[in-house]
Amino acid sequence: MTALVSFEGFTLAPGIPIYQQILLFLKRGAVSGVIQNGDELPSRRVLSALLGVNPNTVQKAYRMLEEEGLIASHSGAKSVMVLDGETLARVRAELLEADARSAAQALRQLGLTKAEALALIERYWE
Amino acid sequence: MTALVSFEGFTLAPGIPIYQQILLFLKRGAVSGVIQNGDELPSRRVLSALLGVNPNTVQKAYRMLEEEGLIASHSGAKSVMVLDGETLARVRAELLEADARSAAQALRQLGLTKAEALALIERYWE
DNA sequence: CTAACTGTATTATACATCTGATACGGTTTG
DNA sequence: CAAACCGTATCAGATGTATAATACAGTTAG
Repeated sequence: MTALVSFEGFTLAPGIPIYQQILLFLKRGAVSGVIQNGDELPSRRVLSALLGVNPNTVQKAYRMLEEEGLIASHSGAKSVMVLDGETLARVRAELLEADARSAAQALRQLGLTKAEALALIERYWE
Repeated sequence: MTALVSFEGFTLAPGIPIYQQILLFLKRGAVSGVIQNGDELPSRRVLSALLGVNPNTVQKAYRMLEEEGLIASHSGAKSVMVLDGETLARVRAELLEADARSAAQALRQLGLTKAEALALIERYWE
């Protein structure tokens, strides 16, 4: 209950905007249930120090999440995840479709058969 | 034999650098066999007009491919794909690993089981 | 041969991303 | 209460991406 959102296992990938990586990490955590409604987020300053990025970059990610309704911020207090059923269903559908579609398209364009693609995903699962 | 590389089916995705999309399209075409050794590429000007982007953007993609050894350019004449066995194997491994790994990671982070992930890929295959 | 096309290069501009430094007022905590 | 932390905001600068307008020399085709 009201746990602190952990960024353990988060690693920065080169070439992709950092604020987008933070967005994706939090959305995927919410969809998987690792992050729950009411969980507190690390402050902008703390997270930026943890990730080694600028506070403004974290602020941009948090701000966009707030505009999507996944975060509630009150000036002076820590921000909190807001995850009602409707929002969760929307984000889940958004992420599932995007990830599955892009994966299928990439592997098909490489000339793989469906069976070969499934076998490859299975091999890289762990 | 020495066919012209076709960009039919190529659509610009927002948020990803255009020169990277051109790189990926040509690499995937080469790996799948749709593009073959010796095939002529559309000129920088023609392709930029076809895609509705700036010639410099196409030039950047072609230049990077030449640095990787996948394209041969001779000032004044059309550029040509250079796809020996070794290069193809390298690019194939590079793309397969990147695509499969990122897909597996994304779907697993969403809390899906391996079976659910495979079923999802299958659903979005066509 | 000549015109049209090709690769290559340069300069300027615009926008998004990221960083760095700083500041202000609100909230929490000892 | 007071110090420490918080969210928020602003300004400047660096870099990467993309556009726009040219220019020049080499190759190709009629």
